[in-house]
Amino acid sequence: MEESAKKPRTQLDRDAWIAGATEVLAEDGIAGLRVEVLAKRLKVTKGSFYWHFADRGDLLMAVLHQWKEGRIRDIIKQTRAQPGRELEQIYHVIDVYSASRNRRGMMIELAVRDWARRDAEAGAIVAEVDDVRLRCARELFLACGVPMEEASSRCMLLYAYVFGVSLMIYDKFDSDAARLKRDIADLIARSLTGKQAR
Amino acid sequence: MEESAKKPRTQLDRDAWIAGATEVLAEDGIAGLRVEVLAKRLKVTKGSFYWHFADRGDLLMAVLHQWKEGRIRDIIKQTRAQPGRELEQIYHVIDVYSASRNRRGMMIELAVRDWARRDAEAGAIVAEVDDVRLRCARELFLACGVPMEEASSRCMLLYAYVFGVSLMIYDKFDSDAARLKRDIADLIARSLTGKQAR
DNA sequence: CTTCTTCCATACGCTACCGTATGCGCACTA
DNA sequence: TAGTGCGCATACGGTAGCGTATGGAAGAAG
Repeated sequence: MEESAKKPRTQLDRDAWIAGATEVLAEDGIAGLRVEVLAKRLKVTKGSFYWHFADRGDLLMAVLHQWKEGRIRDIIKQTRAQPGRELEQIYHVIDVYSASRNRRGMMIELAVRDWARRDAEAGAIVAEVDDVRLRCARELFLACGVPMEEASSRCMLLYAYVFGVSLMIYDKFDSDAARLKRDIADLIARSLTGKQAR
Repeated sequence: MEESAKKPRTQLDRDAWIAGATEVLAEDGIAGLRVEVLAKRLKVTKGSFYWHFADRGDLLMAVLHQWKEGRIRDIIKQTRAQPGRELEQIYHVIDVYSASRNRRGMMIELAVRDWARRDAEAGAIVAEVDDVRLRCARELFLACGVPMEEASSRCMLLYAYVFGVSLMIYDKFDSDAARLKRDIADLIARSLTGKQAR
C-alpha cells in the first residue's frame, strides 16, 4: 500500500531522476546534463526517462524549480534569527555559504547561475531567488540597526562575495585562509552606524 | 614579403581564429565553442581550422593563454597609480570591472572561470591570473597605508565582489543601482586604519 | 487465468560534431 | 610556363545525443 522508503529501489520516479540530474548538474554543469548520460548513471535506459518526462527541457525545468524551492526554504531558515542575535546570524550566513563548508551546494549554485546567463527561464528563477535572499538578508542588517541604504549595500556585498569567492583560485595568495575569511566577514558585517555586538 | 595588415582579409591566420573563438566563448561558454560552429561564423570550413590547429584542444589552449596574457597586461596597467592617488585607482579598478561598463570582458571572465571549475589547465591559468590580480591590488591598498592583513582581505573582497555581482540578477531589489554600487565600493575601499583621501 | 496498466528495454532515424583524407585554386618562383 | 606549396573546400567515417516507436515483464484487477 504505502511505499516504505527502504526498498532496494527497483523503480524510479520523477524525483529520483531530478535528484540524479541535480547531481550531474553539480559535477558537469548544464551542458553535461544529458539524458542518456543520466540514464546510464541511474542504471536504466532512456526509455524510462521519456516515460517520466516529456523531453530534456521538461527535466531541466523540474530541476530548476526544485532548486528554487529548496533555496527559498533554506534562505528563510538561515535568516531567521532570535531577537538580539541578528549580527551573529549574519556571520552564520556568510559561513554557511563558504564554499569549503558547502561545496556541493555551491557547485549547484554556480552551475545554475552559469545556466542563467544564457537561458531566460533560468534567469527568471535566479532573479526570484536573489530577490528573496537580498530582502531576507537586508532584514537582518536592519534589525542590527543599520540604516536602510547601508543594509542594502551590505547584503548585496555579502552575496556577491560568497558567490565570487567560489569562482576564485587563490591558494598561493595568503597563508592564513581562515583569518582572511574572518576578516572579510567582518568587513561585510560590521557596520559603523549600527550597534556593534561583536 | 612582409604582410601589410590592411588587406581585405581573404586569408585567416591563427589569431583570427583565436579572436573568433573568444567571441563565441563569451556568448556561449566553453561548451558552445565548437569547431564547426566557429568555422561557419568565420565563413570558412573546418578544413581551414585543421590547417591552423592540431585539434579543438589546441585552439582552447591558445584562447586560454591569450586570455591570460591580456589579463595580466591589463592588471598591471589598471593597478599602476601615481603616488598619492592609489585610493582613487582602487575605485577605478572597481568601476572598470563593473559588469555594465565592461560586459564583454566580464562574460569572457565568467566563461573562463566556469571552464576552470572542471578543467585543470584552465584552473591553473585562472590561479595565475588571480594571484597577479590580488598581489597588484594589495599593493594599492598598502600604498594607501592599509596594513598588510587588511590589505589582503580588502583586495580579496574586491575581486570576489566584482565577479560575484556579475552572477547576480537583482533588478527589482534596489531602485537606485548607481548609489548601491557607489556605497559598496566605499565599503570595499574605505579603510578605517589607512589615511583617508576621499 | 485473462486483461489492463505501469514502467522500462530495445531499436531506429536524425542531427551535430570530431578528426582525417584528399582535391583544388592560386600565388609565387624559376 | 611549368612546378611547388600554402590555404582552404569537400567528402567521409565515426561517436554522442535527442526523441519516437514498439515490445515486453510484472503486478493489479476482474
